[in-house]
Amino acid sequence: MAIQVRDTRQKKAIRAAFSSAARPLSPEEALQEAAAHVRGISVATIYRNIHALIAESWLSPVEIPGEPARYEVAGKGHHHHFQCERCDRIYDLPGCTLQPIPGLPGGFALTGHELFLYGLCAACNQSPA
Amino acid sequence: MAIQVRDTRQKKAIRAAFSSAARPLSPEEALQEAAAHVRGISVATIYRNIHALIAESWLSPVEIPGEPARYEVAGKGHHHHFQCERCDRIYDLPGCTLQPIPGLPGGFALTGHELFLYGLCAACNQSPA
DNA sequence: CTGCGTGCAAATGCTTTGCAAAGAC
DNA sequence: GTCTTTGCAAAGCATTTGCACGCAG
Repeated sequence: MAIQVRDTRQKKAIRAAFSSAARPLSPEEALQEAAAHVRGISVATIYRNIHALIAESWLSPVEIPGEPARYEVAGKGHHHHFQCERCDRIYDLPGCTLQPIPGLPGGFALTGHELFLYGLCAACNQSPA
Repeated sequence: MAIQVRDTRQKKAIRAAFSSAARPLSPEEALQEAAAHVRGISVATIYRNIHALIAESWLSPVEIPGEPARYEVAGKGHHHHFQCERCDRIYDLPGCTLQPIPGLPGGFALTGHELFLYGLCAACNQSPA
C-alpha cells in the first residue's frame, strides 16, 4: 500500500476530526466524528487514513495497555496520557516529569519509556457516583 | 462461569509454566510450555485457566501497550516492566521509582499509574545486530 | 457417580485486505 | 481519462464461548 496522496473528502473529514478533538481519539470515535460530515464513510477508510496520516507523520498512535489504540495529531513533543477509569477517555498530560530511570538489570539498554496515569477526569469526578 | 476449583493436570501444567518462568508470559508462550507436559492441551484451556488463576489472585495480568497481554504470578508487589524491542519479551523491573506525579489538570483525580521501559535486553544487546 | 473442566470448532471484536465502482486531478 | 481511494464484505488474529465427552473428587 503506497502512501495515500489524494485529498478526498473522507480524508479531510478524518483530519478535521482529529484536529478539533482535544484528546486522542479511537478509530470508532473518529468514525463517528467523520460520519457527521461525510455520510456513509466506512471504518475501513478510517483505518486506512489513520495509517496514511501516521506515515505522513501527521498523526501519532497512542497505545493504551489493554485497550484499542487511540490516535492524536503529531508534533506535540514528548508527553504522556491519562485515562479516566469511568469514561475510558484518554487525555494529554503536559510534558514528562520522569526522573532518570534507576537500576536496569545488567546488560540492558534503555531507549524509551511510556507512562500512563489512571484516575477520574474532571467531568466524571464531579458527576454522581 | 464459576471459578474453576478442580486441580486438573492441565491447570497444574499451566501453573508450573508461570512458576518456572522468570518473566511474564503470553498465553501463547504458556501454551507452548504447558504443551510440553500435557500433550493436546488447547488454547481455550490456557485462557480459561489464566482467568481462573487471576480470579484466585494467583496470576496477575501485565497489559502491554499495543500487544497481547502477558501474565505473571501475583504477589510481587508494585513494580513495572521492560520490553525488549528486538525479541519482544517482557522483563520485570524491581520496585517503582516514580516521583510524586506533577501537574494534573484541575479537577482530575489520580488513582494509579503504569510505567513501561523499552530497550534491548541483555541477550539481544550482546548478539549481532 | 456427578458434575466440572477439557478439546474442538464456531463465534467474537477489532483491524486488515481484495475487488469493483466512485471520484480526484 | 487515468489511477487512487472508497465501500463493502470477506479474511485475519487474539480471545471467548457452546457443546458433548472425559476425568477429578
